[in-house]
Amino acid sequence: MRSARPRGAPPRGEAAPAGRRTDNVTGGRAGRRPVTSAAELERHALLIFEERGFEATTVDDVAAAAGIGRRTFFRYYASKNDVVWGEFDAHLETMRAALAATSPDVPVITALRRAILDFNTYPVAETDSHRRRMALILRTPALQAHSTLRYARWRAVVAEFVAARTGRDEGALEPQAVAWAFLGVAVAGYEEWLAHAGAELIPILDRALGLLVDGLDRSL
Amino acid sequence: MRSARPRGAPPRGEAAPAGRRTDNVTGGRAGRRPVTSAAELERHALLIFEERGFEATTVDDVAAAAGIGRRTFFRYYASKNDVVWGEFDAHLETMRAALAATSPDVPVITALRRAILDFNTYPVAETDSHRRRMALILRTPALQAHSTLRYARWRAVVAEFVAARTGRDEGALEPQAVAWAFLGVAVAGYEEWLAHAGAELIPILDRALGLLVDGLDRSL
DNA sequence: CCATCTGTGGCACTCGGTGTCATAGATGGG
DNA sequence: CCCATCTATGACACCGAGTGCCACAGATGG
Repeated sequence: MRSARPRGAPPRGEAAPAGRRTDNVTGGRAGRRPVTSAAELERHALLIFEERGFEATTVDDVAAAAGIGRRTFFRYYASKNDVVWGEFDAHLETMRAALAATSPDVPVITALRRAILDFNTYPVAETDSHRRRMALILRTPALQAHSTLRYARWRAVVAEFVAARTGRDEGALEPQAVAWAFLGVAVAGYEEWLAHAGAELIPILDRALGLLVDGLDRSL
Repeated sequence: MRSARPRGAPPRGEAAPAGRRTDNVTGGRAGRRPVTSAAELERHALLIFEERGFEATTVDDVAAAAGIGRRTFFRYYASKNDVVWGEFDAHLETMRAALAATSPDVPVITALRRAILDFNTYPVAETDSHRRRMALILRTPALQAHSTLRYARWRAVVAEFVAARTGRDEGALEPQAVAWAFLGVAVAGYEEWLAHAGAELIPILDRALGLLVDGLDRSL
């Protein structure tokens, strides 16, 4: 089932109140105010994606549900794929900062292990939505593929830290290999989490990271 | 610069000789003979991709260069992305078989290390083309993304072996984590290889795999 | 009232990918 | 030699993601 509405049909917003001269919503900035927000758009999108499936949902559908035009959708998100990633980039900056602020006394591997667990620690209230979001990403081929590009930024953060701490170039084999390896076991941890209904993410992730830290040979 | 030719314009083949009744090219099978081959198509495609860039090349361009119709292109390859992977799947089956045939005396990690090095050992005559192919894959965002789906099959082979050897389920955390980790360091190895002009792949890969095998802590 | 600024969305276009169908070209058999 | 049959080709029409362009909406301060 596809959107019946043709490309340029009339969308309809929730008719937000828009009295003249400042609803003091604007920060004093000139220009028309955005009709929606990235977060609001994401909310609508995730609902439809879960309901109909990612592939079966068109950008038209999402835009219509959010009451905006298709063209406008692409001003909030560069692609349909990008909608599902939420605050990832901002969140990643937090991890970068945390790593940078780590005491040099803490071993590299330990620091990474902690940082990664922190990065993946969400308020309990968000557990369910986090789980649903990750299920979408990890089980939709198009999103799996796209995720590589997001993961690359994550790996860059890890590699940067390893490079700084071991006096190597960020592009060198060791930092990159470590970043790849940590990414890998973390994703494997996520898959394990998703495969088991009531499971807790953090212990699983810790176990996955432990496989690396303790050495694969000793873990098998 | 894009292909100027509209969707359905006339392509032109090399006018292959086609005498009636068997050029004994056919294996006795009925039906029209294919006008080209996947390998031939790949050859044309890689040339254009390297010349103009992957993104800037349209499927029309490739089809035209190969003297076939656009529609026919998609009968040889399911997508533009798939063209660059050559014999990957067949090659992967070789690795699966090699792993399956490994003596139980060889430790899991050692067996994997050997299998992965074998998998990535190419005849010297192909070194250059292999390098160019991998550069294309690892440096083109669209192909980076798509590669995830190929790597998934690779990981499945590794995980299957680990699972069989350690008596675990293939989907369990350990086999999946090991597969992910090995994939990661291997890709890091490839990136290192590509970053250094005259470098040899196998020693670099071996070094990358060694980081995992010896334990990351001891390697930093 | 107006100049200015930002956001919106309609439109047309490109390109990857797919379903359908007529046709080309090979086969073996009568 | 013609024909039934089989496979491959390619034209065509269509869908959906993504983009450039541009007129217009709606907020601002002067």
